[in-house]
Amino acid sequence: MTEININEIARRAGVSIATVSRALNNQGPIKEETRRRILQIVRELNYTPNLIARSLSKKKTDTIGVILPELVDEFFMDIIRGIDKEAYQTNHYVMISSSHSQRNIVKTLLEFMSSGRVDGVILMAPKIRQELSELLDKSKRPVVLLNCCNDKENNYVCFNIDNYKGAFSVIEHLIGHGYQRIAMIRGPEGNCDADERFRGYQEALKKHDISLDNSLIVPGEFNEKSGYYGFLRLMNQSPKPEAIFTANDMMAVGAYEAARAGNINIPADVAVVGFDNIFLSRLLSPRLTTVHVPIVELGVKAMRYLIKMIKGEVNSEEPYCEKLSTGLVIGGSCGCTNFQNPTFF
Amino acid sequence: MTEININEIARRAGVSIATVSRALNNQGPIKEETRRRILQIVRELNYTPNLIARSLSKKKTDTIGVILPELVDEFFMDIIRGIDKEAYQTNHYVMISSSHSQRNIVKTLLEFMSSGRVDGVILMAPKIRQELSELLDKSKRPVVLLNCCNDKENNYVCFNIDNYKGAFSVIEHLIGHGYQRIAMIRGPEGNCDADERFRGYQEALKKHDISLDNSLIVPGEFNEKSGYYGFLRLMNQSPKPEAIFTANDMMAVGAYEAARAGNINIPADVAVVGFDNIFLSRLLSPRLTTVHVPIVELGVKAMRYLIKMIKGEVNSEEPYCEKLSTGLVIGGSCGCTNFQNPTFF
DNA sequence: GCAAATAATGTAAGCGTTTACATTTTAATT
DNA sequence: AATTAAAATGTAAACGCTTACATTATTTGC
Repeated sequence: MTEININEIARRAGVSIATVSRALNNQGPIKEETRRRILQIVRELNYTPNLIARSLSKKKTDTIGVILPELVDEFFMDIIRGIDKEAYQTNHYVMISSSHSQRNIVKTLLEFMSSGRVDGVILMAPKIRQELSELLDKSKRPVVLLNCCNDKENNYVCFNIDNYKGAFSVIEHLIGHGYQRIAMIRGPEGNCDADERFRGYQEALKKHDISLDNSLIVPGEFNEKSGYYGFLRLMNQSPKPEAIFTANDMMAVGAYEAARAGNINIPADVAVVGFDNIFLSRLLSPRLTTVHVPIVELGVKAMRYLIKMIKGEVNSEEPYCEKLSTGLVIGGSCGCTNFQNPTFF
Repeated sequence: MTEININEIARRAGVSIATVSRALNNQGPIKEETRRRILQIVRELNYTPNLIARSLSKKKTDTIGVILPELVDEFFMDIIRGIDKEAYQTNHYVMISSSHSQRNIVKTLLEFMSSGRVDGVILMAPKIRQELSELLDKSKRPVVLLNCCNDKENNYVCFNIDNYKGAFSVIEHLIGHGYQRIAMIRGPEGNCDADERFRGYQEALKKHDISLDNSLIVPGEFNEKSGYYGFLRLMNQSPKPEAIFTANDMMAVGAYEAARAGNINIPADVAVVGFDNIFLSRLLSPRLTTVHVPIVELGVKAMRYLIKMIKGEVNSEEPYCEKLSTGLVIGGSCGCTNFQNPTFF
């Protein structure tokens, strides 16, 4: 059985392919009766227009490419969910890819961009900085950047989490508790999320006239292990910190483990706060005080804006930057007592 | 600046487009010198062939569609990661979509299938049963099913987790501990994973001559809440169960919460085991004994087989079913004492 | 009942490739 | 040097749609 196409439909309906196309796309003048007859045949034969051919003809694929550094964690799943959500509502397809080794991001991106397979790209590439501008500048299709606090970020379209303010506010919260010796376990140097969170930490202390103490700042890698060892290191020095800000929740988890192992009580002996509001942060005991980041929303907004760019509703050449605001999630780990427990209780 | 295409390259190189095509695809006879000259121009102009046009011509998109019920959790992220991994290595694109409300899966699937946008589909649809066969039978492109223990599953190509054996073995492990009153908090009725896990539970008990006690079987929904209330319900009856098998780890988390709230000690008062080996299961205290399911591998294998189908290396019409085997992960929640702690310690 | 306006349909080019086949160029053989 | 085989290149159709423009059918106003 040979694949059925628009010619076949036209033949059977006794009309030209132009008329079939009009019936299918429901646009252009067409007699109601003809339309019905054609659609009837379409239904009978279970025909679907070939979208590749349509794309070629229209020079529009209704597909957007998504390039993420990794495909792991709730975090990236949430981004994808946001994008998919918006895509679904606007009838778009989503092509997804991890950039695997960072080198290949270049190749992947360029292919995506130039091959005509997608109308636009949502790109998250926390590490590539120099190459990025180069790629972006020669790109023919619109690109929306995610969480890219590049020096030149203002030259592009970019949606960020407001890491700075989030960190600032959670530190202020700690200060509100009366803590003075507030430590931080940092994220990876050069990672922009990490840098911004650190900056928020610094500025909050500065604002409240607490001088920065380098012994209270230890490096980390955004994973449990760093949290574990960072916590140990901080708690083994004296004077000990009164509170610890881990640059993400995963490190807070490690800190909890270390605390449990060392019989250290959170928050009695030391307060701990995180960042990200990952699912399991609310399962820790005591529930972790952390900063909620609207990841799904980030995906939605990026997608929404990209579509506008594609449609020409906004000027793709014009830089646009939006920082989505975070929210403080109060648990017991900071010393608060009447925090909200998980919702289903 | 007008988009540059193969004609332009041909013009500049002073050859025909056929020759350019040959140079680009590196196939067919072509003089080395000509090839180099053409590729040089290609590089200079930063030209990439239009893949849509290529797809139309070749009737092959090198894209596969992935339809998942939801885009949430490590679970689905892991599937996607597996698929992406394999796709990357075989130079394929991945188009992803959640089926959102179950109704729409039909539409989405059909579009994907018939529109020529993808060469094949990986589909996970735990609920649709009747409609499925219908869709699959009329589908023109190969489909690989994921975790679909349809009655008629043997008529299709399908990759599963071996839920039955996994459940069977974890129950046997509990029996090995000497427990006799082993309860289960089930997953949703009709969900095939849930059904199979339940079957494993039943059969393991039967094998060891432990009669089924309906008061020890409570329904659940694969979420924390069910685990919480299921646990309460089981522990409030008498005689209490000695061990509880929650059909997934999420419910075990709920059970832990309930235990903590009710001051019930795991495993002293009651043993708990789960299923899935989700990330946070190893963070519970005591670490949860659970069943590891090779999700990433599931994605990889499904993808690998689908590609074979597309290439015609295997007969797509021929049913093929593979069950990936699970592994027991021993924590302290079952009563074991010398289990392995998280790796980074 | 006729011209003009409008609606419905058809024709054919174009989207950017690949590829079977035809033609021309080059190399090999005698 | 002529003949033949092989290699390189070119031509044009095909892939399945959309759409500008041309044509034909229908309606409208008088």
